[in-house]
Amino acid sequence: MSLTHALLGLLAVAPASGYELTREFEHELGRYAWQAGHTSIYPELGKLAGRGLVRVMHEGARGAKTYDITPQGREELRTWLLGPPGGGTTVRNEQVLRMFLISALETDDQRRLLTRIAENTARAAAELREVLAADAPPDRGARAGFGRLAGEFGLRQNDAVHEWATWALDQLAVDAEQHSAAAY
Amino acid sequence: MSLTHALLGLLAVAPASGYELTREFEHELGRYAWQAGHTSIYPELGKLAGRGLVRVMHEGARGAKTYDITPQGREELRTWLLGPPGGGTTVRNEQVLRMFLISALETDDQRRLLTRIAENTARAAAELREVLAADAPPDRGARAGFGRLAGEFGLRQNDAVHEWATWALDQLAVDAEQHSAAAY
DNA sequence: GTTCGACATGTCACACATGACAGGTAGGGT
DNA sequence: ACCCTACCTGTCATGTGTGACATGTCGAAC
Repeated sequence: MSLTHALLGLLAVAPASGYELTREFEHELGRYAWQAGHTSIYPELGKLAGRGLVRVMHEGARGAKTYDITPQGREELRTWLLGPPGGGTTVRNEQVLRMFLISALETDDQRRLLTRIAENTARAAAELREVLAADAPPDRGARAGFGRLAGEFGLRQNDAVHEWATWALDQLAVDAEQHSAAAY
Repeated sequence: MSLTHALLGLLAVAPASGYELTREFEHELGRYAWQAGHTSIYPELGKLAGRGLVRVMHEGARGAKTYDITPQGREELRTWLLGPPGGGTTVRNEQVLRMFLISALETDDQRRLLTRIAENTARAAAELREVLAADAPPDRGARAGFGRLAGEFGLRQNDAVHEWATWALDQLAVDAEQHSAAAY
């Protein structure tokens, strides 16, 4: 399961509590790569501890448990990351699905939806550019490096979708032209 | 559920059998947007028929049932596509997860994985460029328009990831330089 | 005439994810 | 003293997705 490796990956960078891990999934990680709520994270941490891939490093205030990756956990993570990408590579993205289904709409609706997508991606890209420009940012914990990698990915991702939407809008315009020309 | 709308979207473009729909998910649709196997598609078609969103248009050889979208189905699809993108927008992509976790690896492994990603995306992009260049392609059924939209998306997607991987490799090189400079 | 691959549909046990529910603590403001 | 917010962990019913299994047809090659 991928959640297993997502958690191992986060813990490999720095120890964290279940709560902190849950927060990580609310940012770029959950937005572009893999979603998870605390209701799957807590039980999964328990299972990982049972398998000896992580361990409870410290129990703090408010019942907080800080988890740490073990050498076996690191090994498992490395194997998975460097292993064959072949396997049952899960892909599931509702936004992208919407984009693919655009051709099922009438032309007006297509234009409307594509315009919205173009605007949203432009805004998201601008925001990311701002965050990234504030270089060596106010350090979102020990995961600053992680955040930068993710931010740069998100930026390119949004730019790519923006360009795609713009291209699709152009196509619509071209088609409309040809249509009215054919009316002669 | 998104599978519901994926099926409605496909049927909105042209009627198809469960088997044909299953095949659609093996191409760009399943690769970039939403995965599904026949074991979820067949039951879902049954449910959709029960809700009156699709209907069996024709029963052919080998027990094949051709499904067609109904007006209610079209309406449901439109509502979903144009509706608020807010809801529980599912995101789940194992490949992207791997990329986000790269910082959990040692430098050598990072370089190895990034290089592989750069190569893979370059190859995928080249293949797509070839397919798209053969314009008005040998018509993958009535879904040619669908395929083009998806192909252009895939192309930009792969280019974006390629650029990201290249950037990340550059960063690694820069870091290594600074490190050796600091050794003085 | 048989074998093989593509066509075509389906069930079921099991694993996984989500949302609703539940309970409790520490710190800061008023 | 009280309240509110953020912190922090957990369970459970319900819905969804996956892989293994099961079944049968049609056409083409051998």
